[in-house]
Amino acid sequence: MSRRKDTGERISDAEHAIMEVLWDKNPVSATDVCDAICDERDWSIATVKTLLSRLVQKEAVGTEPDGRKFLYRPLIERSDYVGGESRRLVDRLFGGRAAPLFAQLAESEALTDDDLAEIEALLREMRK
Amino acid sequence: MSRRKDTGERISDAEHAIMEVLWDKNPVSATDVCDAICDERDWSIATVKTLLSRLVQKEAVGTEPDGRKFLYRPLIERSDYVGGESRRLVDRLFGGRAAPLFAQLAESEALTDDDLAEIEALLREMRK
DNA sequence: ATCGAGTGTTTACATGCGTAATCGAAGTCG
DNA sequence: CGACTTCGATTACGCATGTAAACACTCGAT
Repeated sequence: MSRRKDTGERISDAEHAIMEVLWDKNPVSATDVCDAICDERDWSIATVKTLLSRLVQKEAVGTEPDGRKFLYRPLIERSDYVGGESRRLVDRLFGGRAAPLFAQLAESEALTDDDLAEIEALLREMRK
Repeated sequence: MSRRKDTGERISDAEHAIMEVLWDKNPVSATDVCDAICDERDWSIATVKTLLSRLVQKEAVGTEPDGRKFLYRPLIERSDYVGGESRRLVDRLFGGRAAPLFAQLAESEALTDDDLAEIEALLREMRK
């Protein structure tokens, strides 16, 4: 599933933070977004507005009028974004092979016991 | 292992391409680097020089005089860089947990049979 | 001694990003 | 009706990046 509907437009780090909010609670106003992250990221409402417009330009976010204001909703799915970014990293750093990434994470102790258990479970799942 | 000796200076995409060359063949001149990638990336020697100086500024690359020219060598290890980038991605997109990344790769069919086999092997290794 | 080839250094410039202030239209309260 | 508040839209601005040309220096060949 999740066909590559990449608009080509890349989403920046700050923009991604906004996307996370939109993925979390779907149709929200700019103020809502600000309420959700302005504190955490120490942003002003102005910044949120700018980022939202850029995301709209990039067609990563859509708007629908709600009274006199707008409601924003993501136009791309989180799984698509996340999958794309993951693949990009694997391509760039590991020649497209996932195993070396896994090895790297293992070596740098980025894998908790829980992770290992889960991955084992997933492997068993897929083995079928 | 490999303690976070992050100089804070981030390495950009283009710069990373240069680093790959340096990691591949260790002490090389700017021209050598160009020979190695200028064609592939369609760069001019000037671009390579710029990127090299920026990397030197960022202390990711060191120089040693060789006759009238310089030889460049990486000051950071590939595994450190790769590990850092991997961790960044996992933190940013998967809340620091590696298992979801694995699941994502699996779901987006980015895992080949070979990958699975290798990962299984690694898991068995670690289990001990 | 001179001229050209090769090198590192400096300067350039468009685009993207982070961060925000300001502006203009449109309701809201008094 | 007029001041105040709210939004989205427009403009701003400095730093990073991609990409490279111009400059200065020096070695080797005429």
